[in-house]
Amino acid sequence: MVDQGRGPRPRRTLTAVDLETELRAGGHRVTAPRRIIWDVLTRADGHLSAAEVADRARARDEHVDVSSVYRTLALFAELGIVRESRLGDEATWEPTHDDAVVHLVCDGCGTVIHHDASTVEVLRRQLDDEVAFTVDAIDVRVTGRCPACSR
Amino acid sequence: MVDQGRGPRPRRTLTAVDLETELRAGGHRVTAPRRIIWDVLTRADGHLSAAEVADRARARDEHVDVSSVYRTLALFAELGIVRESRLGDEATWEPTHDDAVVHLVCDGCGTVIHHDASTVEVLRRQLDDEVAFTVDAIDVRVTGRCPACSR
DNA sequence: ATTCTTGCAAAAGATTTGCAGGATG
DNA sequence: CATCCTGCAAATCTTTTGCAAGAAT
Repeated sequence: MVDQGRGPRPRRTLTAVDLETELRAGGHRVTAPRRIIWDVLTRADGHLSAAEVADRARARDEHVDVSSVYRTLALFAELGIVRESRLGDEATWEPTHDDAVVHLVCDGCGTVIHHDASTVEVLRRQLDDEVAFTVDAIDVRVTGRCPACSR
Repeated sequence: MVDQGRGPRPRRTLTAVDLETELRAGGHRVTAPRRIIWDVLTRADGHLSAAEVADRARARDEHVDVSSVYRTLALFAELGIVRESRLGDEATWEPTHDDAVVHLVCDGCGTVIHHDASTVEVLRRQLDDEVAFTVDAIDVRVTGRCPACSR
C-alpha cells in the first residue's frame, strides 16, 4: 500500500543533528531503543537493512526487537533525519544527507558506492521548473558493475 | 540477498521486440504463459506488479500462477526486455524503454508519472566519464506530491 | 497519573522453491 | 524422447499489527 502521510520534512544538511532535540520538537519521547538505533545508524558508513540495524542494536541491548526497529526507522524518516532506499530486495536506511548523491549498485557483489553528481541538482531545478509536481526527494540508483566485478 | 547473476543485457530501444526471437536467441522455449505475460506487459501503459500481471494473465488462461509470473519476469529481465523498479512497497515491471525517464511517485495517491528529462542522459555521460563503474541502467525516482494531492 | 513505547507473538504480504506431470524442441 | 516449464502447495523472508507490561513525561 501507499504512504498516505505528509511525507518527511525537507532537510538538506546532516550536520549536528541532535536526536533528543528532534524527538522533543515533535513531541516524541526519548527512549533507550531510539538512542541506540540512532547511534547505530550514524556509526554505520552506509545503508543498513532493518535486520542489520536490529542486530547491531542488540549488541548493546539484548532485547531490541525488529518491530521496534521498523517503528523507529519510520519515525526517524518522518522527522526527516533518516532516508529509506530500496536498492536491492530489501529496504535500507541511512541518515539523511545531501540529495546530490547517486547510488551505484553493483549487480555482482551488491556493494553500494556513493557518488556525488552535481547533475542531480540540475535535475532538481529542471523538475521544479518543468513539472507540475512538488518534488520532495530525488533518488538516483545506477545499476551496473563495480571495477572488481566487471572482470 | 543480492543478485549474483550477470545482470540484464544492455538495451536502449523497445521498438519491435519480438518475444519469440528473444527467447530462441537465448535457447529458451516459447510457451503460452510467456506469450501471455509478454502481451500483458506490452498492452499495459505503465508499471505492473507481479500480482497485477498474474490477474491479467489469468483473464486469458485461468491457470497462470504467480510463481510462473515471477519466473517469467525474471527471465525477461535477464533478456533485457523488461525492467524491474521498486517504486513503492512492491516490485513492478514494464517493458524496457529509454533511460531518460524519471518516475514521479506521489506520496499521497501512489500514482506514478513518467517524465522525460534530458538531464538523465547528461548524468549518464557524466558518470561514464567520471566514475570507475560500468553503468547499466539509471533509475531516477522522485517522491513528492502530484498536483491533485498537493492540496 | 496519563500517555507513549516497547517486546513478544502472530499476522500479513511478497517472493521463492520442490516436485511431479505436461509441453516443447 | 530428453529436457525445459508449468501449476500447485508449501516454505521463506520482510514488514506490519495487537496487546499487555513498562517507561517517559
